[in-house]
Amino acid sequence: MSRKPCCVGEGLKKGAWTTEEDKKLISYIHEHGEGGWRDIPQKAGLKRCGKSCRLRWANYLKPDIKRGEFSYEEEQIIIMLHASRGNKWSVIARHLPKRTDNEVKNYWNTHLKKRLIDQGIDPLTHKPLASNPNPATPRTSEGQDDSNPSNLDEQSQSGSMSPKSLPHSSSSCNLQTIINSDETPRNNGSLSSKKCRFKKLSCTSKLLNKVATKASSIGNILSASMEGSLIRSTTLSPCLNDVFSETSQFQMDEFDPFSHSSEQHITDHMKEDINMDFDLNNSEFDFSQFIEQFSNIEAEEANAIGGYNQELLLSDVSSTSVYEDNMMQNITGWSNYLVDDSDFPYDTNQDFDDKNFI
DNA sequence: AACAGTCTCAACCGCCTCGAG
DNA sequence: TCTCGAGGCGGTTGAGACTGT
Repeated sequence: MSRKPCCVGEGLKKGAWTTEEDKKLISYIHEHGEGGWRDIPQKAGLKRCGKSCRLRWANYLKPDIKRGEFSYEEEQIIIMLHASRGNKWSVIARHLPKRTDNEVKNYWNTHLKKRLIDQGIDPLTHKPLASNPNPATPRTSEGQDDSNPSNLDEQSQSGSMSPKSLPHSSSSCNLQTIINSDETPRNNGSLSSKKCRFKKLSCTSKLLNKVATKASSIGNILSASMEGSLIRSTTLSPCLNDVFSETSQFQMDEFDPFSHSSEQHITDHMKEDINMDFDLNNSEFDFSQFIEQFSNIEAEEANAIGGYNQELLLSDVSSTSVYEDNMMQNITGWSNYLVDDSDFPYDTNQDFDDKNFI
């Protein structure tokens, strides 16, 4: 049983929009607002189908759409979120102010996907390709590949920290439980569901505290080690993301600093919990600041909870050298370390509840 | 200058979800 | 509970721009 197309034949125009058509659509929407797309073409005097009008408006004409080059931080966010969510372009776009899902999708397909492949990373799994002909090389802060053939030669010599030497991970914790909580119905407004949601948020925050703290610490060390930073490496992000963004994605999805709609939600449930002081109306949002705060504040809270000793971790990590050349192995190991079951303060086999936390 | 191959991205297509009746 | 339509979403297409020969 197939649905009838929303617009069939009827002399409707297709293809590129003309300036005149754009003007008509903008003028109509300014006057009458969005919505009722089916009727808009007729009322606005356009020979287009409503769906086409909606897409044209949403992806191109809307006044608060940012176009052009993606910043490095935006790229990192796309890669991070794609690693954990896959091709959920609308979800990814929600974390990029003024970017549309279509633009994010296009940018991924035309730029980021190719770059990851060039770096020997599977853009689907965000893991090193099986036949990795070109070991991942981090992009420099200037946005250019910093390929250095000599690194390849050194790679075999620099493996001072193989994954085996890293803290062993049993990695059986079911992070998917948290992740899937994001998949709850949108109209989740009942009292009980709100209570449930709050509990999940609280638990997620605590979990995130832990992971963010570790990620932050590791990032600092890697920064010193490779003259970069945690988020300045496209080779680092995908792997580390397997853990970091999985655990943070629920909170990222719930806490959208760029969405007015989520502002109320933050006020109600999350401000005390994560204590992030973002300017929700700031159109020139600083992604670096976002990520930095995201890690640092969570780290502070983790310490406040008392279930985790950052200094101990730092001493552990500092005692081990991290080389750029064997980074893939290192990061894989650290990723495992991040979800080491033995360090988790709750029973992952049970439903999330505060009582499961130490 | 002309042509072919490649890249980019706006736009389209078809399916899915959700709310209204 | 079912049907229907609007809107949302992800995959795909193709026209135009760009690049190499």
